[in-house]
Amino acid sequence: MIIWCKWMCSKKGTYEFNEIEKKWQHFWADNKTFRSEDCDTSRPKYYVLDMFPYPSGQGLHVGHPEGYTASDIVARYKRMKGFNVLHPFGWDAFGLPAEQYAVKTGTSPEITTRKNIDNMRRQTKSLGFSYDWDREVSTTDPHYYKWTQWIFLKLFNSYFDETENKAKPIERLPVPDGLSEEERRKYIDDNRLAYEAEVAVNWCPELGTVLANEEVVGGVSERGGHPVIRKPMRQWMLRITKYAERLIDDLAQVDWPYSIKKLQTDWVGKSIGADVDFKLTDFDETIRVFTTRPDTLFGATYMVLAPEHPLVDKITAPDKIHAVAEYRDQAARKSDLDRTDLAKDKTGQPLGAFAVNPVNDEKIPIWISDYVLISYGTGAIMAVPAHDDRDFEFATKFNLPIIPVVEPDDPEQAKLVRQVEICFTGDGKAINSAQFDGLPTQQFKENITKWLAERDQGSKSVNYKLRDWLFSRQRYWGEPFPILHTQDGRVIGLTEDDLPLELPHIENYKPTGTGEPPLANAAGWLEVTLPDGTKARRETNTMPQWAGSCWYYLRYLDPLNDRRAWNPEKEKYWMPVDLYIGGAEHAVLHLLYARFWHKFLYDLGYVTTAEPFKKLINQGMILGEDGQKMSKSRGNVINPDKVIADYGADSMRLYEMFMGPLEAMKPWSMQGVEGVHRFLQKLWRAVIDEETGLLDPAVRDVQADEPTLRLLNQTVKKVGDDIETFGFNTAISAMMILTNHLSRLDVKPKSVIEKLVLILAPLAPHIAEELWQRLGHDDTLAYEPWPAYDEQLIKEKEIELAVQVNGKIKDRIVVSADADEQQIKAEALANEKVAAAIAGKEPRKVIVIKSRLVNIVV
RNA sequence: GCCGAAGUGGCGGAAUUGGCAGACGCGCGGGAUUCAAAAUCCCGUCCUGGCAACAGGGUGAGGGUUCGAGUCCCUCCUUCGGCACCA
Repeated sequence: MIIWCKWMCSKKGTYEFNEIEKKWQHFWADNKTFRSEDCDTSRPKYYVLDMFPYPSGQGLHVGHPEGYTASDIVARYKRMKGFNVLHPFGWDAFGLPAEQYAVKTGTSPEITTRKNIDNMRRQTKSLGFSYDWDREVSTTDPHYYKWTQWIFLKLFNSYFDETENKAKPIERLPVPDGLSEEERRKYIDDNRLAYEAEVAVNWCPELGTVLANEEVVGGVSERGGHPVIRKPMRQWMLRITKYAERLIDDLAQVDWPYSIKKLQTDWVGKSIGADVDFKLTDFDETIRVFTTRPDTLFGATYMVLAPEHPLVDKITAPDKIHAVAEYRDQAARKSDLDRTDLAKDKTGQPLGAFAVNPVNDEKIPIWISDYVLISYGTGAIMAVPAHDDRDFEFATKFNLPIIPVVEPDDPEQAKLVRQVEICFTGDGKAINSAQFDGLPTQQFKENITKWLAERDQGSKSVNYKLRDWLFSRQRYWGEPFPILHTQDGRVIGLTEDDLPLELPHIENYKPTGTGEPPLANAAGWLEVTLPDGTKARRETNTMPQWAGSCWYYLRYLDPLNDRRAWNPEKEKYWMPVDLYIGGAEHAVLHLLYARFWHKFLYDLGYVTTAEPFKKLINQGMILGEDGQKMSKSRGNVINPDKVIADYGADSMRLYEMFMGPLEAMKPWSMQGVEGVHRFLQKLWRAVIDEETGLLDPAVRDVQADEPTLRLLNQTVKKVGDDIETFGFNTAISAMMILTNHLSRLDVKPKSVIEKLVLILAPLAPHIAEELWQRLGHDDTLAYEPWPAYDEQLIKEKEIELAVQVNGKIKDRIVVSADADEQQIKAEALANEKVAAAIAGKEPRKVIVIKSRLVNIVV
């Protein structure tokens, strides 16, 4: 027993990953190994950014390190390639969970947040990422949100110049002459990029706050799944719609996955069409509609207004007033849930009023229905039931006339369209359209738009699905608006000197339930005395969580600057972000908002690039071992702390990269972790004598043999190429192959081992540093040049080719690498098995693909 | 319903982008080492038939283009993600 123990203890050279990892993490921190040098023009720069996390009480889950490891590999690789790398980290720390916890327990969100950040920072550091921790930021830090408020003030103090298609300071807004002071103020306020409006919002009674459209999923809140109703309220809005065109166009400048670009394009939702004016028969009024199909005007048999349309009150016939009022009432009470999930059936009411179709002077009835939205286009449509599914359904239900005006090319379909059997929404040729008959759809659209314009009854028009950004929340734990409401009803912004406007400490975090935010309870904070002695009240809404994450990548450039949000020199040096890695769940929300702010800052000259993120990669979700989404209730959550304790950070990092393609969704496997851990063990034993802890005697300063040298050069090339293309799983597999080869050699050339250690370093940095040191190097390998490979050494001397007869493999031949086609052909035809397969027939064709195969066709 | 991505061994996944399908890892089977086990090392492992050499089949299904298709084209099925009265 004692002897056995002695024997165990004498093995002092085993792979002690826990000790090694701690040692190097301290080394990196103490030496500030990964500090980035601002404005170092002697090296090319590279900015690698992770989507910063919300510091939740659950801590890190295994999904976080996936993206972080990928970006860290690129950061470390680029350093070795001679780049000046900026790789920062921080916390998106405002948010609902800390506030809900505060409501429940009375613990200040500040305390909860600090605790959670400390824990998650510890976890993040335990993975050995090469962040420049001196640049750490938190959105909840007043030194940070001072500048979030500053950007908001810039928005508040800017307007959008339509002719130049860019934002400008509000002082330069041309204000019409002859306005009263009151009117002048209103005009200016109406042009600000941050403005107040009374809007029908998504009110969530359970959460006591409004939500952005994007935060409502299927009629319930995205977080928590609580019911959401529509309610008119005073809210802060940002004019993101002014940037709709640029948000679509500039996607051409960035290297993002096609699917994300598509998602954003669809979200902005550009439609080109025409506005058309319909005169009413009994009133001196016109109804303007937006349509993408002006070519179907002759088929417009009725009109529909949104229930909220302002003209409804005025034009409803006396005998319809009661029914219409009731309908509008019902529509107003409908929640989003009712409108989406349950409203499959069309409803509506006729107003008893009529309009005139401008193309044929037909008198057509006007209805209201909630299938027309007040918030899109003009809130009114012309209905062409023959060529629009929704109008078709409505007309069928209420027995309204259906006139086909577009004939499809397919004769079968054309017949059905003419007989009003089906609704056809595609392109075709015009029918029942007077002098326009026979025109193809596209042509007709142009002609009729011109025709309408000449008669002053319409014009070309573009609409977007994108709405202005609802920017206020009735919460405590968010950035306070730097805004004052005066007694005489003016809204004024604080000056830059007044920033930051800090969140006051309060006792009661509960929303009041009426929509009055918690900050309304902060007595000493709420009231302000202005220089002229009058009183003003602070804005009690706070900003949404997206605010802080809209610009954090800029603050990393200059995180300690107290005089400016960032130094322009540093911005010019570091921007744009070269690589941005994060989850696909932010495809429309965060990425669209951040691009909007960036473009705004670009217009004002604070940043020098039109787009913030050059290349974007989305990491896929990691599922539980059962292939299900990880969740506490399923009990399939993998705790990273435990994985690191059992196998080490290097194994954790390596496994997450080895699982499969970065973008793919893939299930966790503990046995898979063990697999990559065995690989590291094997490498360790190939270099270190486990008995002595010294370099293995087999590792010697000798020239590598040809196969080893070839494999080494192939591996160096492959790992480099794979890192450049984010194929980390195949890079690891290549290093496994080289390690397997080396472990079988009796004498291991030191130079080969060293290069393997260097190319492993970005992926498994701790073991690499340790081996590098034990191989006799004093300094960190973080800035060692990436090994070069020799193209000549990669080439095989002899190549095995498959020989096919009629596409079926019959045998394999080995030829010299420089054999020409004739030689290969002769060799192939001389082969016994090939001869047997040909059976004396004359080859019709012989296809030789060098270094691949030979195919003989008979 | 519309849009997007993807379907390859028992499992995670490779395949120079039209050229030997299944690299690498897991799991499994056999062997070496050991008193025994763990660890490690070696051999095998797509399916079917055969002791074997070998033969045949095989990348969700069906069709097509090609000397040659996991890869390109058409139709369909399944899974995942997004949008969902946006005129």
